[in-house]
Amino acid sequence: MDGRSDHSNYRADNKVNSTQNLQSGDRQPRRYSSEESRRLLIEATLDSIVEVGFSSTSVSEIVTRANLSRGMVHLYFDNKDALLVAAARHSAEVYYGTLSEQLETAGSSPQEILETIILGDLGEELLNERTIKIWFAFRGEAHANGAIAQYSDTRDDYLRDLIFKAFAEIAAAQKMSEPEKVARDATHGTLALLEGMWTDYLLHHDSFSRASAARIIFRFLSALFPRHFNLDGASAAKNQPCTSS
Amino acid sequence: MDGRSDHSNYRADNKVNSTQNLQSGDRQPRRYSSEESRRLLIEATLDSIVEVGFSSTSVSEIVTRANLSRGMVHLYFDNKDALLVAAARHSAEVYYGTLSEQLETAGSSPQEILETIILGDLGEELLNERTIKIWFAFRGEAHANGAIAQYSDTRDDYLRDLIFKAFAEIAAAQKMSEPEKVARDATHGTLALLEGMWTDYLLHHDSFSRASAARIIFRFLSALFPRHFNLDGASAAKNQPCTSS
DNA sequence: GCATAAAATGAATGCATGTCCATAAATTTG
DNA sequence: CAAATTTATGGACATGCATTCATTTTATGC
Repeated sequence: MDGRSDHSNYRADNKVNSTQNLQSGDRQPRRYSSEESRRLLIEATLDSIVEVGFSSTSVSEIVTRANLSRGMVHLYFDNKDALLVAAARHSAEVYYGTLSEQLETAGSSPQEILETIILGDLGEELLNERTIKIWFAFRGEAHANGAIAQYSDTRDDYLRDLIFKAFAEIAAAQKMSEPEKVARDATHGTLALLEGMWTDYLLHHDSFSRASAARIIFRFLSALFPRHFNLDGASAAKNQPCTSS
Repeated sequence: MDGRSDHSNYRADNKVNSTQNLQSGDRQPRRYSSEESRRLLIEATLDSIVEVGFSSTSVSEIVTRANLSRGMVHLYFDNKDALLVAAARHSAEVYYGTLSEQLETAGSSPQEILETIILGDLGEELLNERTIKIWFAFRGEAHANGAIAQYSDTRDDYLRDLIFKAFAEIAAAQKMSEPEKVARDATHGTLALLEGMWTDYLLHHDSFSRASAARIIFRFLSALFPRHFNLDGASAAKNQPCTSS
């Protein structure tokens, strides 16, 4: 009838009928799961941001990468912007999820908590070529899109509080004057150092070294809290008891 | 003849004839200086990035803000991309120009140099709502545009070297073991702290305090070099002679 | 004050974009 | 197995985009 009857051709050429078994590896099989399509679109969005940049990430780019049709974006998201926000949100969730996992298997001393956060934040899983591009792409657009801004901060109140409590305990044990002020500054400074290392990774990717970044942070911390840190991290926690009691 | 004869209408309504004296303040007068038009386009580009974001910065946005016609962009720049690169370059030049000025009027002791850089980098002139949006917008696009990447780093080799030499002198005066290594780490750490404070300003603009940011950096530095820094900066340089001789 | 060059204009072009929607296939339900 | 529902498609549309260029205005040289 109309020129659209080649839908079925396309389907026959490129897709198979069942979710379970796919044959022609050319394209992905039909999915028939809205959750999976949503995830595919989000992943394709992030892929596009990584490979061609935020401003070249169009709906066409996204659906091509996801091997889906144009309409899908507006079937699962209100509009392109909502998809971008969902992608930002997804990235933030992955970041916190991964860090939380790592914290669960870590020790509970303040030094070990801090070491886990620092090494985790600088580790391959959270800081790599893909994630750094995504984070900075979103941050670059954050001020023009409030919803994205909400998810473009990796250092939220929960994490900040965790770090502060750890430093507060250490500062108290070290019997410093104004331990709370010291802990507050140490928290702010450590987060700034981590952010700075991320920026360094973005801008000087070739010369960046995770080991150096960690050593530098621990050097600053061991200068502030000599009895609790050394250049290799929170080794004081392992070698000697450090709580004041 | 053709519909274009209303050029003169537009001119008569909105412009005046002389470069020297403008009368109707409605629009800018004709300029007749290519340099000035270039600058206007660059400034308009930066304005647009600040106000509507990088991905909404179109040629139309730019020429409207500059009160120039569409064709001007391609008269003075090869294309839109070249204009964006020129804008990034301009921003970098302003950053270094301002910092260099401040360094010229500063003292020459290593502490004073470091204090000048730190306070300058965190000062209103270099770090404000406009500049932070511009820097992060460019950084967000940097990985998709090599030419922009070139100008999106505020911490280049010259500045890094200046900081390193200052720390090396301090470390030597303090007779530390491995003074060069310490100086290298202090340089990297200080730059990371500054970058982190910029990120903090971007993401938590409301709660950001320049004084706190500076105090935190000096707290870290005074822990590393207790004889040369205190919480207010490099006051050791003013109160007591600090060179080892 | 005329000729020439420089500066500036904005309509026109073609292409890419985000969104919509009529259609169709796959799956589930009754 | 038919009806209803869910999942998926891609052509069509209006809009906006970067870019081009014939034309006009202003400035400069002679």
